[in-house]
Amino acid sequence: MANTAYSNDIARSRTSDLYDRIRDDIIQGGLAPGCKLKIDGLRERYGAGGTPIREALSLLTADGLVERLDQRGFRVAEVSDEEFVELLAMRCWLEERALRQAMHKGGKEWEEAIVVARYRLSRTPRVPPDVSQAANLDYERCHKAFHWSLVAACGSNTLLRLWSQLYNEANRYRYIARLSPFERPYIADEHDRIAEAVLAREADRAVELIVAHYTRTGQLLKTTIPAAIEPKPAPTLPTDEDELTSS
Amino acid sequence: MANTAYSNDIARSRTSDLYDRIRDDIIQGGLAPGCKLKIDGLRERYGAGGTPIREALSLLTADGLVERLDQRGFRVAEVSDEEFVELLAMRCWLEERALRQAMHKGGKEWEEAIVVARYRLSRTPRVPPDVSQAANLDYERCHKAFHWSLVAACGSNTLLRLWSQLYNEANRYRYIARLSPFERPYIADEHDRIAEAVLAREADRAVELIVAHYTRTGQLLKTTIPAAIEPKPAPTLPTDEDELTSS
DNA sequence: GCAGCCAATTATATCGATATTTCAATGAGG
DNA sequence: CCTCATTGAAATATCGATATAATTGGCTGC
Repeated sequence: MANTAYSNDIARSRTSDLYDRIRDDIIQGGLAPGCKLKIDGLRERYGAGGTPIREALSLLTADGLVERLDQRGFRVAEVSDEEFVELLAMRCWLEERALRQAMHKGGKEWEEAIVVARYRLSRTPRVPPDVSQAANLDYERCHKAFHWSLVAACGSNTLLRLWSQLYNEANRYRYIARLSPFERPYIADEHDRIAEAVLAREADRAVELIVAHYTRTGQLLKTTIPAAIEPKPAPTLPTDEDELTSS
Repeated sequence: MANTAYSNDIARSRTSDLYDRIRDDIIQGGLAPGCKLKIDGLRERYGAGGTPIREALSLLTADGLVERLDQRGFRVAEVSDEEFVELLAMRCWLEERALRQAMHKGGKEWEEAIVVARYRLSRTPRVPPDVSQAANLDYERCHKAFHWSLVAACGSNTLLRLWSQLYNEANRYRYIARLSPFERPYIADEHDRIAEAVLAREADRAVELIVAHYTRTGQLLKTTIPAAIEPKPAPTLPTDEDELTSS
């Protein structure tokens, strides 16, 4: 699904381009949860025809970022406290299995891929999206690539597919909570220690570390999310300028 | 995702209609694995414009039934022995968790829903798709509803979503292998015993039974699939009438 | 005053036509 | 004889226009 990794192939279709842009806008909060996605509004916003926009939105339903209501258009998927908790639990569970299998089956190339991914991550500064969106996307790419590299050798494409799905969905919550880099200053160390445990094939420790890694982020989010998602009942502005209207 | 359950709401869009029809055609083998899905061909076949077809295909990528190649159109997703094995393993694993949680959290309504689903399943005859497609779809609906009812109370929508995804994908293999009802004559008994174990809250036994249930189908498939998917390297006809061509 | 219906408006969904890209066959050059 | 560029044909991707459905606001009748 979400083909985050590839980027520089020539001749990308409008649809794929829109898919990426809209996805990023949803994840980063440019399009708020629950927001109605009017086709005309999007056409103006992204400068494209209705067909590729619809197609991109259809693809995004697969990632759980967009909801499609028959004859009633599209809207940005809602977020909720409970869903995040579920997501987190599910991810920990999948991760454990994937990681153990990868450590069991992984060979030299796997190890080396981890080393590379970890190096790249360490060399890519973490930049808040409102400072530089491009730089932030760079970091995100490296971050996902690193975590992916750990489980890549698990031997089951099916498992990896689900893993990736949940990664993306959980990722969105990070942005919604607007976690700044300062709230996790030692995150690079955590990554390093995880990588070391994995490379040393210390399965129990690796699992423990990575679950703690996820959970710690989760704790931060749980305290931050309510503030970010509750304001909905009380509409901020009397004018409906928070929906994506065309004129 | 795959909204199998609903069917008789008024005012369905062309896209949703096509989604269902194409999905059924892929699952039931009317559109062979790997088959190129030319838009013009589909337009003629289903009598619809290109836009809703594209949209339906985009939605189907979420179910893993269709593959989208940028600038190169759509094709029916391939099937493989390995993928099926992965799928099966993954499903057993998810099922165990879902089932245990459901048995832990489920209340009276959950139990009663199982009883109803089981009754409906027992009253719906299993009909091969080539005898009556409609009757077969009825059975499929009941079958999924029954299995769904067992895990429905697991408390995690995320888990249920993944469960449903994998159910649909695995389902496809049943059709590919063309398992006839005769090869599993006692399947109704299996369902009954599973339901009983679940309702009696005997977790270990329930898990054992349902995993055996899945695995037994899997065994049958593994012996049948190779015959069904191998013929590809040797094209049956010199004319390319096996692809979906327009003229 | 309020429920329910109708018309005008808005937005969605769909079509047919066109621009772009890929694919396949052909021919020139090494 | 094989490799690589070229060109014509086929298919994809996209646009603008239109049909169709949902929604809003006002109006009538109780």
